[in-house]
Amino acid sequence: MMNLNPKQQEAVETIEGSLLVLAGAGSGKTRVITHRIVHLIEQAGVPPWKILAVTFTNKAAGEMKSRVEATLDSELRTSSPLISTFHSLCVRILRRNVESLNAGYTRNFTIYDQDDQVRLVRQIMKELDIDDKSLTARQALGAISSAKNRGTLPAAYANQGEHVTERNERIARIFKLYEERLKKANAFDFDDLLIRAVELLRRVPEVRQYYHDRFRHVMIDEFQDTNGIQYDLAHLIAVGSARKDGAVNPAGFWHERSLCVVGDIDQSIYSFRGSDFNIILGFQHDFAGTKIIKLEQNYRSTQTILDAANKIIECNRQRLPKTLYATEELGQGEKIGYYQAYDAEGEARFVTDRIADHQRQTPDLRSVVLYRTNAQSRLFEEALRRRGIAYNIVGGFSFYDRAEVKDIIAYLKLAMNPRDDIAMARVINSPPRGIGKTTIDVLQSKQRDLGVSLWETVELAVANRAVGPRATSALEGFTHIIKGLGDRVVEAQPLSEIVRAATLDTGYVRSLEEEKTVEAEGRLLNIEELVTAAVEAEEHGESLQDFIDHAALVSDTDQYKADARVTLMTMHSAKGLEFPIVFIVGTEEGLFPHSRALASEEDLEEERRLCYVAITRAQQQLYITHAMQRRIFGEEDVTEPSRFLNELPLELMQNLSSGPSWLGFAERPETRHNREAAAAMRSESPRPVKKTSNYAGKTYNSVEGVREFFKRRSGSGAETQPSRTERPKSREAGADSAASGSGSQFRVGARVKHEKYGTGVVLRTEGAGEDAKLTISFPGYGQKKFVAKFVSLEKA
DNA sequence: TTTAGTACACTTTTT
DNA sequence: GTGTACTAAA
Repeated sequence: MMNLNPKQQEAVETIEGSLLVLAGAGSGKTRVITHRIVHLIEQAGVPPWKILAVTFTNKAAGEMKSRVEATLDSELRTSSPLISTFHSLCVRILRRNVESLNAGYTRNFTIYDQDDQVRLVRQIMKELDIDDKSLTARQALGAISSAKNRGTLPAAYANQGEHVTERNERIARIFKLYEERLKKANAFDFDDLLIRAVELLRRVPEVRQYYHDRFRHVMIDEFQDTNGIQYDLAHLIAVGSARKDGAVNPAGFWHERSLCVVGDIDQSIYSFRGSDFNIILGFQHDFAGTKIIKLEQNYRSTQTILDAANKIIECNRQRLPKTLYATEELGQGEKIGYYQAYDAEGEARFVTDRIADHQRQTPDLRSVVLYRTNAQSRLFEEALRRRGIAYNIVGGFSFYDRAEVKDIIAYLKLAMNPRDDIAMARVINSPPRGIGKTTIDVLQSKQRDLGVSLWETVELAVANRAVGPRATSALEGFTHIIKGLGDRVVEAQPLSEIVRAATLDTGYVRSLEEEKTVEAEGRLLNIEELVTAAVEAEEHGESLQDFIDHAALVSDTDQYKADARVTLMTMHSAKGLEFPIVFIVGTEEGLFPHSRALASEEDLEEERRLCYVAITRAQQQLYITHAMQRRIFGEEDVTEPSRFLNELPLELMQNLSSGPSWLGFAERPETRHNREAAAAMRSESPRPVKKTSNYAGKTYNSVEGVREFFKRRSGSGAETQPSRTERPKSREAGADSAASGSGSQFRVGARVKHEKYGTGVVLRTEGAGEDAKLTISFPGYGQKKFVAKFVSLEKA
């Protein structure tokens, strides 16, 4: 590890008082935090357990933990600093002390993840007879979550704002029941974990004092992403009082005590989740005498990449001026590769080709594909798989999201906490055991009358023979299974034993085995994997409770494998990571920036910050791509290039697109240069990177290319229509001039002028000669179709 | 009660 | 394109 620069050093050695480190991307932020922890322990003699470092993701926490462990002198490792996410910290606090809240929760509470929350809201909406398209469970949940984070109570919800709308009134009703149900189920949702922990620290002085006394040194990473409640929590621990009690700064307060927050406003990308970068802006006012250290020296990226990042972020108004400086030795670096694809498939093909290229050159160079939405991953996965390139995907469906895994976890949750209605509803009839819709309806209406948990309702129903004999015996069978699992828990059987029992005693595995389908096979494998995970957790000394908590709190980003050579993930997940090669894909208006962010300036700036985060992940080479058309919801849509492309200086980019492309390359003097450069790169391989590559020639010369060409000639349909990005194929096939019978000006990719619609780009040609059908995209008018002989077009 | 088949709604981003 | 929710038939 290289030495610390003076500013980093200062941050490491400031171990008393409040400290705000404004750390630009790649400025060695994690290094500063880890060194600071090690410094506290080794130089200042602080016992490790008095140190608390909070991060946002398990991934970041894990990374920090292992770095500290690696750096720390093993003799001093008598205890460990607590390095944890906000959520895990809260679970820890609550598991220890919920009962002193006297709010009816017990320490074996369950955590409802998003899926559980949606199920609960759906159930409530059904009960309240709220069933129309204008309010989905997800929307209601979103409204409830943000209300909870603002501290709004259900009773106050309908009255907020100017007037009571019907929608708000309905949400308020759902909200009220939702909170009641959670409490009855002895369950916390993600928001509750924070809210209740804060409430606990606020209301119970002994508990607050315990944590305040224990954690003399508190550090918070990614501080720009904290929300009000998280800040409250940190404040309660670090200061020992609630935030609104005013600034506490009695003399000597900071003796052997510190609060160090690290963040970067330009990387604030979670405001949709309630994070508020005004907190970081207000920090120095909340804590008089705060020392501020700015880290602007970037150790990660080339000058070109940093120039691009700086230029993009300068377009934002809401920020503090900051410029990243590259280190000398990394130099200017390669230009940013720009590629305009015809469609999303072409984009994926380009990226895959490039990756193959880089891998041939330098096998262990890591690359990452960054997209805005998880849905974009599919095409890249397919393209990579076709090419036989191994990849690691982060996000989307995580292991713990799989139905079978959740089912087994639900059995375990139920064994721990029979009041967990959602878990119960989930598994009461899976595998099918004869407890069908009718029975469940009866049970639920009974439950409503009784006002008890589903579990108790079932016990009563069985005792009173309230349902038919078949259903009764089925219900008895079910409760017997759960009780059996509960007994194992009480007997403190080994974790792996209990998990195994949850897969076997419940009949889950048997039922899957009987299915004898490919899907069932896959599910069985997942269940096996879950058991393996339990065995491992047991070896780490985890309890069943830990194991279940883990399943609820792991995030998708935790699947990130640092050594994977190719990684696919969202730009959000990429925060905090770095890669030699980065592809930013799908830079199209409506996708990135996302359509949901176009309405307000603030949201747009957040998208821009996301762009900044994405760019600054790159160490050596950055590629930015977009497609001219893309399927959205299965519908083909013509796209418009992202405004962010316009904000990048052209001189930093090189055009790798095959034909004329958007981005003003066509209009600017350097166009020819760029285009020639691109062409030269393909055929002559002037750059060393291309030398050993057969990508440009051979691949496109292949039989497939020729076949592709003939397919197009026969006009067999849109999906076989090669894009202009594929034109090298036809060119290599020596058939360029014959490619389109309707004349060269109507080739795909040609720019044409229409008297009414102005200048457009030919997207697609079908058929040949004067009967050819042309699909042309006109900015501002969208996609238009013409028959060649009926339209007058000029070459533009 | 279960299952198979079809309509449908859906996509930001995550602890 | 895809996963889920509802409906009709076994």
